[in-house]
Amino acid sequence: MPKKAARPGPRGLEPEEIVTAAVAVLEEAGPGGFSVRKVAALIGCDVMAVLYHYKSKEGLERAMADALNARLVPVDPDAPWRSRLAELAWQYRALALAFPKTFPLLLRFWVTGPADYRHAEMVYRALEDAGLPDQEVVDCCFGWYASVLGLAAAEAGGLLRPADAEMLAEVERLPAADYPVTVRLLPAFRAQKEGRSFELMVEALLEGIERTLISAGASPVPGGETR
Amino acid sequence: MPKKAARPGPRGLEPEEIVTAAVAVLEEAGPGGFSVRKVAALIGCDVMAVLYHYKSKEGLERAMADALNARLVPVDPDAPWRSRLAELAWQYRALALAFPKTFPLLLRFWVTGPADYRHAEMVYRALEDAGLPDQEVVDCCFGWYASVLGLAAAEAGGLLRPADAEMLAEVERLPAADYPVTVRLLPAFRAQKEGRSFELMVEALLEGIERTLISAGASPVPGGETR
DNA sequence: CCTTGATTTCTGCATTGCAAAGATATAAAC
DNA sequence: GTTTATATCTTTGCAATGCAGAAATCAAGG
Repeated sequence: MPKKAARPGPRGLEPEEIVTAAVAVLEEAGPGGFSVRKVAALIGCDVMAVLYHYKSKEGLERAMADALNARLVPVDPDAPWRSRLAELAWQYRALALAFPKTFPLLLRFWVTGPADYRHAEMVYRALEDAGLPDQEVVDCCFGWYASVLGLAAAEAGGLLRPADAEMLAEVERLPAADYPVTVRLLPAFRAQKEGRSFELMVEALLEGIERTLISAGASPVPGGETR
Repeated sequence: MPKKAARPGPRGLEPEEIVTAAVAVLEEAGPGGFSVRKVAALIGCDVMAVLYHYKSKEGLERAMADALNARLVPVDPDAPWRSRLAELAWQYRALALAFPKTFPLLLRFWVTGPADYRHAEMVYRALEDAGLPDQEVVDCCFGWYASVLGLAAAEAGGLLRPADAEMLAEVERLPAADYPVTVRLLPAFRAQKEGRSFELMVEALLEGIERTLISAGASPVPGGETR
């Protein structure tokens, strides 16, 4: 006779509650320690209940990724295109810092779900307002996405944060003969400021996009640069 | 009585041979299907033999990442700084295309091992030759790495490749009212060319780095731009 | 010959993703 | 009100996994 601890049957288990718990588990246990069983344990249901809603572990992870970029708020379409793109980039960074372990999922499951199409549309619009010809708009958009996600993922991994003591010690141990520049830059490593790397690259990216397009002979739409 | 198929004891199992096999397994089975057991099976040894050399699965993966960027060839230090950086970037892209499943490991285990420091040194030198002040050299280097790795990882994941039929169909199904720009860009999606996105972004990045530095009032070293 | 250390194997265990089938509740059909 | 269908949840079970512990084998030095 089977025991009936918590009897089966519908009891109003919200799918949204599952992904919330899943994100919590992933953030706590890291990608290695993440398992569907732990998610189920956290919300107090059976494993197969969560596997019922999202077909597989990968399905759940996909939903988690969707949940992440659903948090992005649309940008003001009347702002200048550069500020629009910059704000989107900083939103990704904020996401990466808030959910460091979950963020890499965005890299794995890219264009999926309508949420992501909405944001791609914003990028297309911005690049169009910048005056890029159609072909370059799509090429540039994909590349921009990849770069920004890469930057944000690096922040999530702590790789853009100011050098910690361990890394400084490692650099100090490098033979100055083989790594002259690296060793000489040591003071600069110590003086690194939070977020400066990200800021600098986003600026460079936008500046580069603008210059590259101008050198290509294209002309921006009227008022596109200042609007 | 235990069976003795292949008797224990040293028999000259090269650690390098293990990582080679590991990369082969990862490329064949993907990140989900990758396991130490399969690696051991491929080279015909016991599981614990490979776990002996690299403490854990993660240790093995770290070694695999090292093996990957050990394939990068140093760039000519006399070339102009922009071509140096560009060539490094394209080398990463080539790596990503050759080992799509293994490449993401480079994102997880970043600055580790002397191989990576050697390449960081090259980037520092290039940015220095470009005339960047010390502080911006280190900030920029990290950001540049993150962007390029992000771009290359995107190539590895097939996200920068020309849109395939499935994605095109998906875009066609989008309501034109909500996604006007996306839908109008459909012809441009079809006309995407292999590697164009990567090329465009690397150009933009370099151009942006140069312009950002100039606007900051710094002056490049004599001949730094053309050498 | 004996010891020491490096290398490989054997065995076992806890954990994992997931398939198959049963149990339960809700809603619609009659 | 009863039946039927369907969505939701649990039970059970299995193959695969990462890894610890101990034993077996080999090479070299004393």
